[in-house]
This record gives sequence, C-alpha cells and structure tokens, in this order.
Amino acid sequence: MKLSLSVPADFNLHRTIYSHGWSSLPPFSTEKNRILLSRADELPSGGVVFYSISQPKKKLLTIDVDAKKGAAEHRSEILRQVKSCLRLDEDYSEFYRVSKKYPHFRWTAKTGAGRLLRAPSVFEDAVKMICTTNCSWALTKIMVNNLCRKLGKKIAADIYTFPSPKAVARVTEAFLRKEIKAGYRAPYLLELSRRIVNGDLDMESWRISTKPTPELYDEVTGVKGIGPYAAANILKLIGRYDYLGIDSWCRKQFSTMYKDGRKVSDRTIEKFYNHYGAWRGLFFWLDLTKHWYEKEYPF
DNA sequence: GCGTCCAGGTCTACC
DNA sequence: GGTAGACCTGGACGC
Repeated sequence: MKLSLSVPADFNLHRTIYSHGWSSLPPFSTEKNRILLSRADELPSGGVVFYSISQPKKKLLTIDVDAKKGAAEHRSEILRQVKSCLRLDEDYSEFYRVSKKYPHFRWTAKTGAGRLLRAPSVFEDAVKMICTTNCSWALTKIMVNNLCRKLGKKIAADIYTFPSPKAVARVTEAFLRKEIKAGYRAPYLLELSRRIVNGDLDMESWRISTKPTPELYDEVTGVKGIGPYAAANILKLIGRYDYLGIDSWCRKQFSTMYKDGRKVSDRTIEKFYNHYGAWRGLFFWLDLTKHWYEKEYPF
C-alpha cells in the first residue's frame, strides 16, 4: 500500500532524517545512497506496521507500507505517526524569519534545516535519551537494539517495534542491567515505565502542554535519570528550544569551531547563543552539526 | 588474551 | 549552590 502526504514548502526529508542520531537507532532505519527513512511501529490501536518514507517531489512524501510486514489497513494512524515524527504539523516560519536576520544562519531557511526527527511517543524519545547519557554512541545503539529485540514486537526477521511502557515495566531491574546492558540506568528506565503504567506520569502530555518552558523543564528533570542534558534535548523534540543541552561532544565541537580547541565553560557557550532567544537551542544544534552534511554523518 | 584506564551524564551526599 | 565520588560499559592501550 502506498500513501501520499503533502508537506510544507520548507520541508526537507534529507535534513530531517539526518538531523541527529535517531534515524540510526531502531525501530528507525535508513538506506545507504537513498534518502529513505523506514520504521517499524506498534500503532496506538495495537496494529503493527513497517513503512518507508521517501520524498519524490518537493512538496510530496510517499509512504510505502509493507503489507507483508504487518497490517497495512491503518492508513490514518500511519499518517499521524509520520507527521509527528517528521514534525510536519509544526510551523517553522518564525524560526526561518529570525534566521534570516543572521547571515551566519541564512542557510537554514534555504536548506529546510530545523525539523529534528523524533519518535511517535515521548516515552520512546525519553528512554533513548537516557540511553545516550554517560556512554559512547556504540553503547547507546546496543541498549536500544536490545530493548527492541528483547521487549518489542517482532514484525519480520530483524525488524522489531520499540517496546511499550508496559513491556518495560514488567521486567526486572536485573534483566535491564544484564540483558539490555542498561547498567546503572536500569532503575531509571524501570521507574519511568512503571510510573507511566501506574498513571503517575503522563509524558505524552508534554507535547501539548501550554506550561512555560522553565516549568516544563522542571517537570522533565523531575524524572529520575533525566538531567540537564537529557531534559534540554527532550524539550527540543517537543518543540521547545530554550535550553541548549550541552554534552561533551558539543563542548568539543564548539571549542574547535570558535576557540581554537581551548577548553570552554558551559556558561561561555550559553552566552554565545543567548541572543537567539527562544530558538537558541535549535540555532546551537544546527550550528554545531552544519558540517555533517558537507562531510559525513557521525552515527 | 588479559588487565588497566578512560570517557560519558546523573544522582547523592556532603560542605 | 557547588563539588566529589559512584554508577556501568565499551573501547583503547600496554603487556
């Protein structure tokens, strides 16, 4: 089954797929030499699907739903998931208007950069974000792969969905430590999942929250295992760009770009991007990753 | 092949 | 409010 979806004129699938590392973590996957994003999904209705997204025309996406790898009849649900992951319902015209004021950032509007790929659920984004903390990218990939393979639903050979909060909540801390390789993050993942299942935590409401960002930031950092770095990046995937989310890679990259490799404090970096206002987190990220598209993606 | 060391973000205890 | 140490793993390195 093939679905079509019209997209805003400023949308660029290539830029969104490679906006950060999510496209190389399951249940997302990409293909070498093709601008194509695939995903295995367990839909809110319970159906499982596998689909691939391409952009044959500037204002049109094609979604190829593989009928052999899951039920293909969930048309509206699939479209809703794709729109959410690719940030198609969000308006970036204000961001591009601001970016045009800065010669250093005029390229963002010209290339359609800015939409950061996200998962259909905040839960998946949050779990993955915790799995990026205090470890190498290689270990993040191992943890997320294990989560999908051992707790997700199998769709086809080597294709699994991301586990639901319920699926994570029913395993033990020892399982998460040893089988998923989450190590000391295991109690964080377990508490997060169990709080969702018990109804103590409604992460999904963060995407539609009208709370001021600092208030939401406090709520996000209130979840065990989510500190300043993870919270800032989760907020970016919600559409709030007030915080930078500086990690060791960002510090190094900033230092290389602007300080001849000298050590820099986070305060210096924050001051550097402060005048970009509510969009500073997005300017910060696009600035540090601009070279990816000219050289090679690091994930 | 084995042992040691280091990097990485967050939490907790302590000052 | 700031700081030190623990947490855990993979990878780099030396032997």
